Amino acid sequence: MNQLSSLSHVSPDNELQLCQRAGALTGCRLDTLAASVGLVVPQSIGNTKGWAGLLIEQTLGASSGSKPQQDFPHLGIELKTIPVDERGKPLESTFVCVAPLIGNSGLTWSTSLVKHKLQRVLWIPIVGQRGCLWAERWIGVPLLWSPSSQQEQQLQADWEELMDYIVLGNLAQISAYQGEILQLRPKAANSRARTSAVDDKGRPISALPLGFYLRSAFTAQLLA
DNA sequence: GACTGATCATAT
DNA sequence: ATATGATCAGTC
Repeated sequence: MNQLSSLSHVSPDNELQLCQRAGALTGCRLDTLAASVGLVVPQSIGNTKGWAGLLIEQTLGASSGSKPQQDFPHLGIELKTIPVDERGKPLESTFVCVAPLIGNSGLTWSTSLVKHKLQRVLWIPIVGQRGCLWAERWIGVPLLWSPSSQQEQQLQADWEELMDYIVLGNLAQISAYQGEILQLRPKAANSRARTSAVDDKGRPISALPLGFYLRSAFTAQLLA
């Protein structure tokens, strides 16, 4: 722990170094970690939903900010914090990326953002019961993961099914019930938000922005 | 208790 | 408005 503050902001040189730094955080309470990197722990979670993710990003030296790329572009690794209970079970689904509602001609699984983002993920479990304070949560054992061929097949099948609705302009038929491990849900400031899309005749329309999410049943399996 | 639809903050 | 970081809260 005494080395954490000296490591913050410093981007890791390689994968092993990143994993070692992540592993060194195991068991650390978020209030302790925040103090070591000079951050104040927010009282309420509701209006600071992404705080743990930003705390870990800063600690491990991720620097992509809000840019549309992996957190460690030079390592090809995406960083994801995931809230889990004390048994390691995810409390929430995991946001992957925004779903493209237009300009999808020629887009395939191979060239999709979902595949790219999930190619290599460093999962950082954040342990604590739902509703408990940030300060009381702690960091679990990190996992550097890439999808197995079976997992990738599942992801591709879901992605293709879900993208069909988008490409064919059947947005109204989309619900979070579809997709075994990958689902589409709103990803917006609120339900009035709108972005460009197309209807079933190929005409431009405005629609609620959607995002791809991993179901918690799937992330539970890969963390186990 | 699990799950879907809705929502919060910040940077560009 | 779109990208990043996600969790909330009412319903099933």
